Amino acid sequence: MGRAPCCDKASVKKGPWAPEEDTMLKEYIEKHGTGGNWIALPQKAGLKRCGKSCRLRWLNYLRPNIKHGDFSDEEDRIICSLYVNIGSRWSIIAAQLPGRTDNDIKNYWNTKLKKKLMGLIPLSHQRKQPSFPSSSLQNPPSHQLYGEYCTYSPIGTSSFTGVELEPYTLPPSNYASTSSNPFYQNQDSMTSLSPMKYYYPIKDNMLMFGSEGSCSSSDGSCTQGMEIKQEEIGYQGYNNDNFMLCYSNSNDGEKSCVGGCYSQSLTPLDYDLEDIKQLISSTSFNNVDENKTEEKGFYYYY
DNA sequence: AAACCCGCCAACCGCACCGAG
DNA sequence: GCTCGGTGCGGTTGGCGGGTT
Repeated sequence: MGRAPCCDKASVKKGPWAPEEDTMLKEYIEKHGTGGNWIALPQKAGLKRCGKSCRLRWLNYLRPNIKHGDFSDEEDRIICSLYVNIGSRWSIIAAQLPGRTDNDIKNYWNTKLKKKLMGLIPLSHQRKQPSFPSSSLQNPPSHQLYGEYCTYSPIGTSSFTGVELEPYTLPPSNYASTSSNPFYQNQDSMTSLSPMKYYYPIKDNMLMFGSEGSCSSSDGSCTQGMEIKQEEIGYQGYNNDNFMLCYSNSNDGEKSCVGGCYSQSLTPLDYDLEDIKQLISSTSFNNVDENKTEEKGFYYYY
């Protein structure tokens, strides 16, 4: 037996909100607050709306200090950084961006930012030495744990069915104790990395990262293993302990990867936001010519 | 000018979580 | 410990408007 609906769908209005409805809702909440009961609110406010609909309207549109419109480069970086770390936890990401709603960010990601990032993927799949962000790193590029360079295979043009990542190597023994990089805060997860190659299978046009069916978290959010569509290959994704974001340098097309550890004992939210910003801002993330990168992405994928 | 296409975004839907009883 | 109702969240849908053919 399914759940009872939250409201009588036959008697509530659906679709776009009229200005009068907005006014009624806003005035009621400003006067009485939500009362902690959204289900009862529409009746009290004289609205023929579902309580959930009222809540959504308030949170996403009527609430004070809501920011709409263009996202700044800084906001882009924060979104990308957090997405790399925690996936599509939009409410958490929104919490880091004052005035932005989860719905806004989700829409922005799905319609614009994802495509922008897709455009960062290089035309060539030649292996190159990576260019490493330096400001937030205290180790040279030879330190393979932090950033691996990745190899791609053109999709659908050969029998190759996976993406090869370079083997992880253990960090220098003195590294963790001296690093301020948030990605290195959990030493245990680093040293447990096995020095082996990872071949991620392509299945149903999806690259599979982590063990298949590794969705073991209680909320089903699957943050430690994710599927990545081929067209989103710029995200090299997670294995069980690591994630990797690859991008190309907008100036010379050189590819770089940013990666790190992701452990159960250290949630992404433990990362200092400033550190995350610093990491992303040290990449060539910004200053992307969207028109050019779109073109590149198109050429590469089709 | 009309038809069609496509991107954007507000809103909906269903599921999971959580707390009260 | 279980049930139930309310809430929050993420995925998806569908209407609208602008651009293109």
